Amino acid sequence: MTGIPSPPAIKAWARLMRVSRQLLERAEDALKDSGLPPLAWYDVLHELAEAGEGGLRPFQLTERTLFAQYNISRLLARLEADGQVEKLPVADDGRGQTVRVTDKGRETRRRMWAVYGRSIAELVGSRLSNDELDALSALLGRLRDPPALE
Amino acid sequence: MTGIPSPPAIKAWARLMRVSRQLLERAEDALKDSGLPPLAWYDVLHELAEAGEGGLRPFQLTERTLFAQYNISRLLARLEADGQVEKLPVADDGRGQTVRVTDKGRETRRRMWAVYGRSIAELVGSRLSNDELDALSALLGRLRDPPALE
DNA sequence: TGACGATCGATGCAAATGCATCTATATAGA
DNA sequence: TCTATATAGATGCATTTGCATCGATCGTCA
Repeated sequence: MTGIPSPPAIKAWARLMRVSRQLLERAEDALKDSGLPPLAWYDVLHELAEAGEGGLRPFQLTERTLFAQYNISRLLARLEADGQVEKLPVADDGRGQTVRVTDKGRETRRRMWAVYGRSIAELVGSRLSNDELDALSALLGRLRDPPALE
Repeated sequence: MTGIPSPPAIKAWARLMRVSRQLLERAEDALKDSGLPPLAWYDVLHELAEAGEGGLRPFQLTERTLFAQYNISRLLARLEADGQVEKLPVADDGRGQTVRVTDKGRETRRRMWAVYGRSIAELVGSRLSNDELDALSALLGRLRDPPALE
């Protein structure tokens, strides 16, 4: 019987939505002001950089980034057109392809991080102590699906 | 010297962005599955309902909802076309207008809340205690601009 | 092997968003 | 009062998102 949310639940929800939107917008603005691509590019380049030489399949990016499949498809097309990633056929699955970040893509990610990291530091790092940040992470982790263990 | 974010800051940021996106998507999906309009409609109808008979000026909605000005302009056009709100000329400012929710709009909001509220209850209310929800709200409040006092 | 449902990724079309700019009115200052 | 600047809200155009669906390949099971 969780039909009607409690006042604390409503308040937490409202703040979560509002604060996350506001911070996201600021981080995007900072990138724009520096003439850099949007955060979505960073997310993909980051995942691909972590994946290393092996690269990732588009459907793996879909899982990891929470972008819709058609969104990843088009985002990759844009990234490829811009030389940030390359697509390789994959041997054992004729439907698929492997996406790998290029040197240019790595460089883009590096330059984005210089700005994005600063935003994170300013927007959250400077406002809460490390203990508070950990507490926040833990609470948010419990809202995930599936919930984080920790 | 807040140039480089600390690991706890990065983790909190990542969770905040990821969790909020995931929860938002679920709430949107629930509305869609019930054949109801998107959350943006709810946000506007909610603000207008709270404002009462006096209604609100579009620029006030822009401030309260965090939607961009052009977005509010078009959202109101859609809402008006659908009979959810009405626009009235405002006496002392020839540029502006006052927007008021209609009965139909109030009814739409009510039906949306039945679904939206249930999502909130399930997605956050059932996962954290009230004390934890309050703690979460307080931490998020400190990330706002300007930070919440409490 | 052959048929069939599932999965991978792309895409046509409609709707929404972002950006720049426009018109109209209001306000401040010479 | 006349002019310059600021503010309210709308809109043309390009980009992005959402939705449905498609073509192609894979895996399974008879």
